[in-house]
Amino acid sequence: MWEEKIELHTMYDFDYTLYRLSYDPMIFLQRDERLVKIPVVFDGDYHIVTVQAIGTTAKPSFIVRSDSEEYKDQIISRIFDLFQWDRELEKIQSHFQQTNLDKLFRDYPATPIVRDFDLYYCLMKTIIHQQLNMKFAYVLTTRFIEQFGEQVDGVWFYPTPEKIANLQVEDLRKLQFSGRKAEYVIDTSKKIAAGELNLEELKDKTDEEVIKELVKIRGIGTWTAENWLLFGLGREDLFPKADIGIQNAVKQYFGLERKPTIEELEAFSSGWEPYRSFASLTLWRSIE
DNA sequence: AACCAGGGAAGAT
DNA sequence: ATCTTCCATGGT
Repeated sequence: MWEEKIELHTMYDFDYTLYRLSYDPMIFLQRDERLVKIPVVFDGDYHIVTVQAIGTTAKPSFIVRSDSEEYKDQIISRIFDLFQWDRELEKIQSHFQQTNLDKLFRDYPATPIVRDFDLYYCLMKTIIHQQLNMKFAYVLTTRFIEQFGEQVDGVWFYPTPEKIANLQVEDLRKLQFSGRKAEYVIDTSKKIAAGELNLEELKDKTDEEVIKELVKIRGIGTWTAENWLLFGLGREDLFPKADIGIQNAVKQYFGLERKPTIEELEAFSSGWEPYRSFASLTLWRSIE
C-alpha cells in the first residue's frame, strides 16, 4: 500500500465531481469523507485506487492511495488524466466571462469535466442512456454491471467487451433493455472484441474523425459519439445540440418560451469555442 | 392518460 | 442530403 499527496496549481471543485459521480450508483463513494474508489485495470490486473480530497476549491489537494508499487506511476498518471488535474480552469472561467454565458459561469464556476472511469463502459452507458429518463437509465446500467461486472472489495469493475459480445439479446431483455438497445450493445461489443473497433486508438484522432468513425456503427449516432468524446476521452469542445437536457438548460437560461431549435443553438453557442464542453457541462449543471 | 426522456434507424421525399 | 415515422421502455 502506498499513498501520495498531490497539490494542484489550479482551482478545482472536487466536491462537484463527487456530486456528479453520485448519480452513478455503482461507484464507490463516501461524500462526507470526500472520497471515491476507482477501478483501474492494467494488463488484466485489477487495482483499486482511492482518491480523497483534503484541500479546497481554491487550493485543491488530494491523497491518492493504491496497492501496487509496480504500477504507481501509471496509476497516478491515469488519475491525473481522468480528473484533468492539469487543466487550468481559470482560463475556461475567464473565456466564458466574455460570452453570453457570463452569468451562468459566475453562478457555477470552475465546473470540471467528470470523465467515466473506462472507455468501453462509457460507450455502453451512453448507448444505454439514449432516449431514457435518467432514473431508468441508471437502473439499466446498474443491472448491466451487477449482472456482468465483477465486484472486488466493494468496488465494481466493468464488464469486458468479450463477455458482452457473447450474450444473446434475450439476456439483456431480461434486464428490461429494449430489443433494439440490446442489439446495439451486443453488436458494438462484438466489433470491439473482434478488433474492428479500437477505442484506445481513437485517442489519437480529432473529434471529427472519431465522430465519423463511430457513427458508422449501427446504434451510435451523433449524440452518442459526442457524449463519448466528452465523458470518455474528456475532450473540451463538444456541444451535443440534440441533447434534451442541453435544450432545456438553454431554454431556461435565456428565458425562451420553447425549446431552442438546432439553428438557435448554433447561434447561441457562437463564441463558446474551443471550450464548448464546459458550456455543456455547466448548462447541464444549471438544471440538475 | 398523455406526454416525456441526456436518440437512432429506416423509410420517404 | 434532409425530413418524417416508428421503435421501446419506464417515469411523471
